[in-house]
Amino acid sequence: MPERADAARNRRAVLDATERLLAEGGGDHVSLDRVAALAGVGKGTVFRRFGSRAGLLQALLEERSRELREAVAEGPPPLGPGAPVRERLLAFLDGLGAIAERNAVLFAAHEQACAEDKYADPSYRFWHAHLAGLIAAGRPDADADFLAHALLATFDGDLVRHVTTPEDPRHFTRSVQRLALAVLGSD
Amino acid sequence: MPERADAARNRRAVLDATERLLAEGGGDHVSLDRVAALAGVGKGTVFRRFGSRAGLLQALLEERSRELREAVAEGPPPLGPGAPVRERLLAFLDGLGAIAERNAVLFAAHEQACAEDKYADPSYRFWHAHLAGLIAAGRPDADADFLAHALLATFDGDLVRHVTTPEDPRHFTRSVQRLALAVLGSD
DNA sequence: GAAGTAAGCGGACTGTCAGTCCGGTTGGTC
DNA sequence: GACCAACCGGACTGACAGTCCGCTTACTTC
Repeated sequence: MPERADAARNRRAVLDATERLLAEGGGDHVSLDRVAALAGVGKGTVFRRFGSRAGLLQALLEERSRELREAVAEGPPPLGPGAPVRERLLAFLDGLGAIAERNAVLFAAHEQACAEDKYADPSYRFWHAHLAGLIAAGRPDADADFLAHALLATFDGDLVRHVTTPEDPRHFTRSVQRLALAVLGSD
Repeated sequence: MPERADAARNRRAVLDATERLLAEGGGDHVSLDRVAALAGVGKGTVFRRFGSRAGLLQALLEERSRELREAVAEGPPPLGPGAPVRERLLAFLDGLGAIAERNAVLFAAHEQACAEDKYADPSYRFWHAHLAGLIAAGRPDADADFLAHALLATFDGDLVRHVTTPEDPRHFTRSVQRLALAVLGSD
């Protein structure tokens, strides 16, 4: 059974309102009262739809990264399967880095809201599994699981914001790519 | 003018109470109401002394890491000045890793409370400056500033908890050390 | 197009928290 | 022992996440 028309409309309105609040005032400016008011819906609607504050941010994040996820899973190389490990890793970090740079505030708010459940988050698990797979393929002797966590830890929203400037908006991505190459080793 | 006797007593009681609450119930179990109640003081006392929730956790963290900070700044090698970069880096990560492994819950709670001010925190700035200095000395061509942030990002309390098991309590530290060596390069 | 119904809706309500404030108390000093 | 500045406690505020339930409405069926 498809979503009812008013439900779909409200879903969109809530996501848009969240986005606007994030843009205009930082992560803790986004209270669910405010989101509901700006979206023109009741608070109950926000919770029925998204479950919690974390769920709302997660949904927004999922929307921003769906394209990358699909490209990684079944798109053409170098993002998708088939390219050499090194190219695929760089392409992936380029994609995820771009999302992080454009959505650093959202990343930060999401981390804050998820707290310790971060490692259970389906998006996180997907990125981690992909990274760990690439690292394991490139360096079978390494602790791919930990290294994947370490690389993802650099995507901390506050760190991204801290190193990103208007003059050099891709600085973060390039830095992470260099780090990843170092991890993979030069052989 | 030294601290008044009752003030010093209360300060100790509050820190101890915070520690006990952290141990028994995770980071969000530690509300300042509870801390005050368990310490047997009023809530106002906690705030006058520590300023905020973040300040309280910061003070506890500072207490746990003072020894390492002093050893790094002016102790004997390999922690203190004088040892070769590589040894000094490994010794430092060994020390900080040990603290993180023993205080993962505190680390996580502190990060949560600091939120975006994390990079202004004096402890963080000290560790970062030290790491960046070592990396710059070992690899003048690298982006030491970013790499230091990246290494410190792995000290995320939840990540430490996630990879630390009773069977292998130093797993985290060894992993970070290997990562640091990779960053420094094998030349 | 009318009637039935389940899904959806809103916003008042609850419990909890960080942080403030101020009248009363007490440790240190002379 | 008397004075006072520093300190104390806990009631108070404002804001928040999350719940609940009586009302409304979009779709279905005939």
